[in-house]
Amino acid sequence: MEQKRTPLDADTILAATEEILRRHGPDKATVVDVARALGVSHAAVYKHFASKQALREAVTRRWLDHNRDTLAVIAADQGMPPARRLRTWLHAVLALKQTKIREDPELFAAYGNLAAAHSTVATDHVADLLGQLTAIIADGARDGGFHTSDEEATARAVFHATAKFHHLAHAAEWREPGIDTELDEVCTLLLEGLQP
Amino acid sequence: MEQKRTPLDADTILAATEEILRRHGPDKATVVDVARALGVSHAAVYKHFASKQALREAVTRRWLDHNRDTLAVIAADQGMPPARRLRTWLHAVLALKQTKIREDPELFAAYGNLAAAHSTVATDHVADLLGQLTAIIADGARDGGFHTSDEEATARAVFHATAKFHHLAHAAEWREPGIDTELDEVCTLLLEGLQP
DNA sequence: CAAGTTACAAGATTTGAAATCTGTCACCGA
DNA sequence: TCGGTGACAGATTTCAAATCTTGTAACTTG
Repeated sequence: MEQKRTPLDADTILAATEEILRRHGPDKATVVDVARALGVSHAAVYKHFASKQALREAVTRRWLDHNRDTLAVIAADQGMPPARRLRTWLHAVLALKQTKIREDPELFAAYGNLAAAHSTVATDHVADLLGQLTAIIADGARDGGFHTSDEEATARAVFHATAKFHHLAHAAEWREPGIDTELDEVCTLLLEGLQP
Repeated sequence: MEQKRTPLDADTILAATEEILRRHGPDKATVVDVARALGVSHAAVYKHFASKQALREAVTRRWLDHNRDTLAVIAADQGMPPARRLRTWLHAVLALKQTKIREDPELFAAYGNLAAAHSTVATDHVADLLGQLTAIIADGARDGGFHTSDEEATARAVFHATAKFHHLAHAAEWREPGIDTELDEVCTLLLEGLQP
């Protein structure tokens, strides 16, 4: 007779969802697909996630949280002067997304859909990044490397000025080979503007 | 009997195409629609324009050329110091697009489609704008208001740093009320970076 | 009662045939 | 020969019917 499989917890469902997303892409992946892969009825999935949207947000949040933690290490690295840290951090933001696009295009597309739908997963992530940027700028203001009257406003300005290198709308341009040089040029210009 | 209408020159066709685009939007507007509006067969339109794509490019080019000329006046205005001119010019670029989106959303969408398809109409326009930006920066470098070792590279950096305020991918964000303030903040940061 | 099931309504998506559109042709008239 | 025509093939779009998906509910079981 049927033996009970794994107890089916949220993490198991998330892993299966990632796999289905990778295989079918965000437009074709269904909750029924996920349930079938787990050998359960799709209603069982709804016991753990309120909606398909919630399931996708949970998958995306895992990746974004991982990114946030990776970047936080750079943002808090006191061994690097804030100017270099800012440059390194901005390059890392770009590099993380470039890697995901290359290695996991379907999952990245799912993230893009959420952002386009103004999901809080995306807006919260932006808030996280802005916080890290503010911390770097505050460090620079404290040690005299940067001049600024309002750290948050300056962080916002730097974030907006580098939109081309982190905003999803520009993802297609990140394939172009000159993109890193372009970011470098913008960084240099911005860092000169931040000098006291 | 049928009297000959207007001689049907390229400009007449372009005007009719604009009208059809405005009415139906870029996804539904057809060459047959344009011909019908002019009272001719659609083959007649193909005597003047090689393809539907060419027709749309011609319509869009008229608007972009008008924009270019408007902006050129600002870029060349020697009565304004380059720093203020740069800020004014960047605001004007944004304002022109905001106005078009508001007053002619379908025509703006047609422009967006061409840009997404990497039409030369779009890339040429970017080259025009970069040229104007380079001219402003060169003026500033000459009169000592700006410091730069490579005017073109600096112009590119400024252009990339303000992508959020002119790149079509961000058009949806231009409705937000804070957008002008955000551009101001970025301008201020960039102008400090350009100071000698 | 937590975790699962089957059954089902409402709505979205796919499908496939019919209609329309694009681009080209040979031809026409001034 | 320039500017126009109707007819045409192949690609694209449309639209209604069929199917699949989502989300809920009433029910089962350890």
